[in-house]
Amino acid sequence: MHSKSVPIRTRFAPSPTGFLHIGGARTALFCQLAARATGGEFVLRIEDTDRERSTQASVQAILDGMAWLGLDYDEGPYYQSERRERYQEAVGRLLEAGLAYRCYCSRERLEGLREAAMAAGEKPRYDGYCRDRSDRPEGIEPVIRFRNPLSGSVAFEDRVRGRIEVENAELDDLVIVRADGTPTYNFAVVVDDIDMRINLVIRGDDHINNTPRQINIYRALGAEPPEFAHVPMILGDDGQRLSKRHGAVGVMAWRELGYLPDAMINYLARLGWSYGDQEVFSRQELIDLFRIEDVNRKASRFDTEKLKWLNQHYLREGDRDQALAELLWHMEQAGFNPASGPEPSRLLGVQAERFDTLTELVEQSRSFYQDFDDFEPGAAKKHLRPVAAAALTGLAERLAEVDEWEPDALQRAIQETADALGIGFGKIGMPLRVALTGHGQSPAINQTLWLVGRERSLARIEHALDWIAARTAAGA
RNA sequence: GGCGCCAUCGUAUAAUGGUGAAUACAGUGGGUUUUCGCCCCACAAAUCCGGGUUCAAUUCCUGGUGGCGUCACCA
Repeated sequence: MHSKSVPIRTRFAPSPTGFLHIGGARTALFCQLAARATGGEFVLRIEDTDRERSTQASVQAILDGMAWLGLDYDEGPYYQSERRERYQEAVGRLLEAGLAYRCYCSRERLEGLREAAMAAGEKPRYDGYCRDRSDRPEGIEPVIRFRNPLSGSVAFEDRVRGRIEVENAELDDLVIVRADGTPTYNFAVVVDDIDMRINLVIRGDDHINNTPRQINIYRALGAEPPEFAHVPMILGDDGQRLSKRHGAVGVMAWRELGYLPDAMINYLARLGWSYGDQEVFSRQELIDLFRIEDVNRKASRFDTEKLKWLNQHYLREGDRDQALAELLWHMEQAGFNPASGPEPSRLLGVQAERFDTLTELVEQSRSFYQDFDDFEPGAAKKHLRPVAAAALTGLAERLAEVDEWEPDALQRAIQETADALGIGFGKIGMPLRVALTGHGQSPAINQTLWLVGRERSLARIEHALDWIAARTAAGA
């Protein structure tokens, strides 16, 4: 157990321009774990200052994704769009103190500047044209820029990267308020994190380069910067940045693919973070063992194979209620009526070890809930042959007498039938399997019988016998 | 291009200034089995390259290479 004296307050601050991304989910998880480990709080804040791109649907998608994963927060969600006065107040202070200034440069001029710099092989940056300007041109809505220090450097101790230092000369005067009066990201985060008393900022390492300028803004605002921890990115299995091209990048897409929230959380936690060689962690263990400084510095690849393995583990040994709830959801998606077949918990008990995902499990359980019309050709040809007719007939008679339709009794019935006929278990098992499910793969045959149920089993055996008879008659 | 970050089996992670460099997933080969699967056993697989410090470097330093990130009135 790692105890930290100061409770940590973290925040997850997604911008609502899409669904909850896998990388974002992991960042949120790390934030939650870091906070909970110290008895601190995990805050959710929606960064919707860009009104052009933010949508309510995205906000909902992010909330849904977090809810599904069980990433509950202690405060929020706060919306930046509802905090305009706070930003205005802060800008006012900066303006008054001469730490920010209005810039009337046209986009054209800035564009020209950028091109010229690029052409000269230099870093494109604002040249400070309006930095010391005192007049106020009419008819132009100015943006407000932060007056970044010209000399010296900014350094900070990143909790996962170690010391990072950048020269102020590398930083230019960034825009903190747009012409329309809305704050830009780098300004809004700082104001928010100060107001929300965030003392550990955990975010993707694509923000490392923003940190020095944000620290300058903290100081300009007279606030002590928080601690920072930049976690590495999650790449696709090809080592490239995750994008739609990689298929499922949204968390909820993985639900549809049949994965469990706990498996996803475990996988994500273990991607970039480790505790010795341990692979499986309960939520509580995660909270107890997680330390942000144990997070790796290297970008990692998303490995579906390992997720599958964990998913099966949780399907079999994880939280029963969660697995059942997801199973029901998938059955509904697949159009099954749970009442028309075995109890879902029985299904799960028998099928969990046979599949990695719930989608496969459900798809392969169809015959327990719905009747089928045709046998899978290959399986029928191979196993529903005339020689199987005697076995099936004998079995039907024996099964009709079974008092309790449960695995052990069914197993005995099959064994006795095989013994009576003097044939091996295999000779009777496969024809029965095909008769019951229409194809050649299913749980252990007594379990299959159990799941299909008495009525259906007997009817299907009859049906198979008819099929064999027809085949024989056709001279096959 | 400037700046910044990163570098151990295919993947994710361990470990250590001295080891046979470990574990898991995936892979391969067997075994068990009434199908698939589960399970069991075994095998294969890595310290990016160069220089330095050192008795000893995968580990510390430095150069290179490669990868990634970032250079907006996006976040």
